[in-house]
Amino acid sequence: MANKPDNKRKKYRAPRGTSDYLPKRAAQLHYLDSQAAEIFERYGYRRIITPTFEDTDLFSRSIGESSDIVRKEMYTFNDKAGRSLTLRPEATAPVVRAYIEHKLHSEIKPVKLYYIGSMFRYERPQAGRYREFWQLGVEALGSPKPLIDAEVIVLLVDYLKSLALNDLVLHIGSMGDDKCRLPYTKKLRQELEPKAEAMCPDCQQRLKLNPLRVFDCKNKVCRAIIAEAPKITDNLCDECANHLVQVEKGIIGAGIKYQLDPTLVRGFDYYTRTTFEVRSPLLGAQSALGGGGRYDNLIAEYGGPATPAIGFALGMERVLLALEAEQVKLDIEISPDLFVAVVDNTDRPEAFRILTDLRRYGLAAEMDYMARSLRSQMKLADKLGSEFVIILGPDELKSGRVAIKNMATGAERKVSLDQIADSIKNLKSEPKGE
RNA sequence: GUGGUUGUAGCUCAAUUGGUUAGAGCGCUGGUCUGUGGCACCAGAGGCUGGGGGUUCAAGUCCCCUCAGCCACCCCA
Repeated sequence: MANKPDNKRKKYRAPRGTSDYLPKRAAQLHYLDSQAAEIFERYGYRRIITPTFEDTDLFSRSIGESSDIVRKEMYTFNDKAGRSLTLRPEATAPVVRAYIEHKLHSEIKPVKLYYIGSMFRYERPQAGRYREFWQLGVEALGSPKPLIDAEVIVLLVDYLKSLALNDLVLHIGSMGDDKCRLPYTKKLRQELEPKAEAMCPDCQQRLKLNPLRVFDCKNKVCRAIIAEAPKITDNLCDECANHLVQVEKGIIGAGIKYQLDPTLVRGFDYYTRTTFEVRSPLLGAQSALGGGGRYDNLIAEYGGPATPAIGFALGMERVLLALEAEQVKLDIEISPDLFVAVVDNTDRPEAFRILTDLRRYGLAAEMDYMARSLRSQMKLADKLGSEFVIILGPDELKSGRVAIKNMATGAERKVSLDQIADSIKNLKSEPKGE
């Protein structure tokens, strides 16, 4: 870390895996948010905001010590009092913490919450995977019934469809519960251990740490072996099997297509029963737009009252990538209603007064602050996409009547200065001729 | 964390076997049009070729290191 005696200034860049959301992209993100707010609230979910960082062990306990997120991807730091804190890698644990801390179990159940925020994982970045990324998600706490699973899944799909995304594949699976998962895991391990030597090093590791993950492997040899292995969906206890059937019925009733996926394994240890994931086939390696599942034991494990729950999280950047891949244009450009142009530089203060009145009246209005010629002001108004331009010159200011030009048609009409705002509003409500 | 690949104006890309002041289109600013936009034409601004070191008479071109993006693995949103 030798400091060079340089006279050049260091060029600062956004840290690896992070990015600036310039106005265009920020507007897209905001659109995803406002659209989500509308639909999620229609489904009865209310927004919750939790801190960006939490006690480190909140995450290590919930996500699972064996997961990569806990083992190597957390942004962990000590504060000045020596507390170990971690930038949240996901939001379910914080929401559950808040649920318990504020005794939300005393509210009407299920307690339905949604959140938006940036999450942090120290991973090697690539398209669709960043170190700081935005998630949108919901949690429904309190109901063990399969119909709430269906609601959460339908909500996820409906939201994505509302953005005009079409190329989506919904995968549904089950992780079983305490009764059936452990016996199944044992069975799977027994089945695979004799063949372990033929499998890839990753899978050998998985067999020890978390056997279910072998289903994620992309290695050909492993896949062949795994194809023969028992599937969890064939080894569920009666209750879990029935739960899964009921969830499927709910989804079918909502008219949503899905794929039953016995190999769907989700990364967090806290999942029980229903798991699901929505993928875009257009996206490459990071194809999961959103996913989630049921977590019936997590709240009790944190010392809260036994509370079944289910939720999903959705990656906003991935949604943006999918929209791009499907060539969906988010038409969210903002443009002024009118532009105030001046002929003489000396009239700019007067123009500014009029501009401010118009803005206070509720119109989106702009003027030039670069001392441009009238001609250049017109060009600027055009580029900004302004619907109307009013031109203030010596004549207009003397007579008190200004020209209002419709930029689409080129038509101009004279209006008295104190009626500009009303005139614009009237003109805007006129049907537009093509 | 592993392997691969790329890095030239704001953006998309050029630059003969290493060879003089690194170009184009789009965008930006202004003008032709001195009180009127879109089109056209003209002009201008804008680069220590991601950063550092090395080889060479000479490096955007070759070598090493580093940073960053991308592709895949791992994992996940």
